[in-house]
Amino acid sequence: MNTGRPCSIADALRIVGERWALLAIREISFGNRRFDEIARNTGASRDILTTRLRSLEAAGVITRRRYSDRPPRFEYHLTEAGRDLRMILNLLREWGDRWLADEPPVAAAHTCGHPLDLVFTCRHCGAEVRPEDIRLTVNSPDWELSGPTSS
Amino acid sequence: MNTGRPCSIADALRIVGERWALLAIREISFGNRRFDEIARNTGASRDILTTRLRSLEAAGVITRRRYSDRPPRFEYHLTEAGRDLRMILNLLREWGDRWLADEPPVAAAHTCGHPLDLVFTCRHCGAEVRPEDIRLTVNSPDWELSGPTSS
DNA sequence: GGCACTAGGTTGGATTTTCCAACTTAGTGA
DNA sequence: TCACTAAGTTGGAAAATCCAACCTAGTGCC
Repeated sequence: MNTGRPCSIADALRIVGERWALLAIREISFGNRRFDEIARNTGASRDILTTRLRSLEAAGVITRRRYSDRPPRFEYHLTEAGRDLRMILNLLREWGDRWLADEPPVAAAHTCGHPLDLVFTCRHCGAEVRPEDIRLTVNSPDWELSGPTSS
Repeated sequence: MNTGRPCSIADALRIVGERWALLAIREISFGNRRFDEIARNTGASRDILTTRLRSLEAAGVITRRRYSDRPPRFEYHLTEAGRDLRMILNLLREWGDRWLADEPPVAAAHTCGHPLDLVFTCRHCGAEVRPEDIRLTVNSPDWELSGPTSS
């Protein structure tokens, strides 16, 4: 059995690299924190949703909070790690809007009033960052690369 | 059967919302364009990889190009839509580095020389964009929302 | 008290996917 | 002829998914 190259992308995908996991996170970030809401709005079947929520909780991406003791009722919240996934969801939406949708089902706008159009910039030099401006330096020796090590 | 809310995130995930699909895209973006390289470096089993590559091709994310006629040999390339996914992969790496890795297996740096630290800015107003600065406007009527419609 | 209803799951069973190793096909190079 | 490569394909077992129905503990209504 081959495990692939050591890579944080692969590690991240082991946790959130699945449809229902990310859609559950989307719902929670929308403020729909309860099991039934998440199930209804994602379309995930309830048993699968249970296992996803449990594994996201185990991974530290969400927490399960009791908001009523009698009867016992729970809601799910994003942890800091979970909140840190929201931009990825926004990028997925931008990508879907750009390449898939006939007409985007949801319009996203910046609070400045303009339609959302994200640019990536370097925190240090302030310049726009494009994928080809990113250089990867490998710490482990077993990387196989055909081209220049950018991303 | 419930299909969940109409959403470009869900639409995008139908195409790339799976571990092996995104890891294959990662490899191709690294310049490893051949079947055996992709299989080896992702760890995907060859049959699954075949179905993923076919469906990514059908979705217009990659193309399959013959680079040798005799014997027949192929390589995979990213389309523009595929290249447009690379930032998502970089964000996944940042997320994994931040929340998962004891020590990131790969260091990413901007060509300016500093370690990669991405900021999202609005193309129009130039300000930094945080998830809570994004307002969603729903076109379809069947959205269920508990909180303010941000993302 | 009896009934309907809610939230947050579980359960059973059929169907799909995945995983893995072995095999195939068409060709090259020694 | 023999070994080897690239790009898959195949078979069979194991795991995951999907779906509807069920369960449990409680509330509100009459």
